Amino acid sequence: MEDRHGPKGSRDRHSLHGKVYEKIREDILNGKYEQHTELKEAAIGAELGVSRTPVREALRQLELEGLVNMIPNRGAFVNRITEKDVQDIYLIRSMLEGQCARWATEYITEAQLEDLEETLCLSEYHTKKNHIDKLYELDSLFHEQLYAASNSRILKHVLSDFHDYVKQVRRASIASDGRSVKSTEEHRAIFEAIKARDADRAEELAKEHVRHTIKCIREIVLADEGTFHTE
Amino acid sequence: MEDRHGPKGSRDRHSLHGKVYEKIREDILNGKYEQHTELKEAAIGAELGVSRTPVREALRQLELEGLVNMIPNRGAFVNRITEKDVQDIYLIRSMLEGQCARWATEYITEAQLEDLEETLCLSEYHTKKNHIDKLYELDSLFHEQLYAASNSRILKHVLSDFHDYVKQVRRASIASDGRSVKSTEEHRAIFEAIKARDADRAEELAKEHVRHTIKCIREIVLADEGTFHTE
DNA sequence: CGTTACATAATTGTATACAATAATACAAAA
DNA sequence: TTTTGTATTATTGTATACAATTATGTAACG
Repeated sequence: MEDRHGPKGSRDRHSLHGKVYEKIREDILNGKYEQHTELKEAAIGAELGVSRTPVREALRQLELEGLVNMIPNRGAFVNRITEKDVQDIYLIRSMLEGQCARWATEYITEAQLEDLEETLCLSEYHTKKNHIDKLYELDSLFHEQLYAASNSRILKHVLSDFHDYVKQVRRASIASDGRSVKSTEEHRAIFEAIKARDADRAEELAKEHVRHTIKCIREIVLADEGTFHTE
Repeated sequence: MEDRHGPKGSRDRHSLHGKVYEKIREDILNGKYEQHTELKEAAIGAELGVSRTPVREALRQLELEGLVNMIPNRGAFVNRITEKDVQDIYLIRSMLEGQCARWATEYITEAQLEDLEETLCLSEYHTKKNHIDKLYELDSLFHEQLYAASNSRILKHVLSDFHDYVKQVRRASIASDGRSVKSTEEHRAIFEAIKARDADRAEELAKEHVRHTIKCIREIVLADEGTFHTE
């Protein structure tokens, strides 16, 4: 229920195929599968109480977006988002989120501005209360709202997917000390720039926002490596 | 057979589902369908001599990439690439192709360099001969080879799709007077920068290359509007 | 002991069957 | 004529059945 604002969030949750797709996708993105885990149609169908047909449709979609590798007559295998993927995504996002903010400045409607401000207001409230889960949700929502405001289905499509793909890292980032405060402040600044119709500033702030997140993540990863991996 | 270098070019052409996917995708991207054309599973299956099952799998994939709109219990409808989509894609590409060239400079192997040079050599030959179809193929190949050299499956995925989505415009661009010569020269320049391991220059040249294509397309569109549309 | 051959089982690929939903046609009523 | 209710048809959603391919186990053979 957490991701009701995600890109595929409002997708046909009502069809069996949709449920299977969501389930497997979330499980992959949440790291519940090891890399190259085989996804057997019958097993998944049995677990979720559906036949192979909707499972196959879901697997085909996951294959298209690269989260699953399907080898003809052999099977479907999990293809997780790697560390390098995350790095690549963030670097690409630093460019695309900038462009998104620029376009949003041009196209955003009054209604969308108010929706954004409401999200922001809530974010500021939950930042004070340090409600991490809520903040993660609101961070997702803020960015999704920006994507929608860009008025570019192409950009929105790419950024929404990327946003999903790095969800684990985003969670860690928001939970890390002090980042949520900074992040919310940056969101506020981006919003103000867009509201003031300052496209250059909005773009630069959005890019900076992603860069700061990258920096935050780098530190987390380094700390983690020191803690766990000793190879 | 034209697109054997495309992103989905080497995909499971052998499975029925794969053939259906390729067929419908190409038909949509080549403009053979009107916007919002309904794609009935039974009809497509009958036409291609397959059952509804592989057709549905194909439609689900097309839905995921946004080329088809599926309304629950209603049907599947064509969602073409619009003029705005093309503009958005080119602007995004001008950033991403730059980054791609940068990464390629870092990661490209000697073998890949040689493959690129061979493509370039062929391009230069067919430019002299003015073989438009061949040049289109080689342009696709050159860019695909760059995507592969970037060593980023994330970037490659996005750029390959975008490259497909604007294929009609790319065709027109290459066919337009003088553009193929310029384009091949720009490819050569990008290649030389990468070979010289000059990432800054490679990035700038790749960005410029896309920007020049944009300019070329703008002129074509303007000419077209003057010729046909009088609204 | 390792290797190959073959039978068996497991799994995917595709087709068909059935169920659920939506579109259509047509008749009855206002 | 317009509207509404209903039967019919068409279409999608899902399950199942069958075919094709691949994995597995085992016995014969070197």
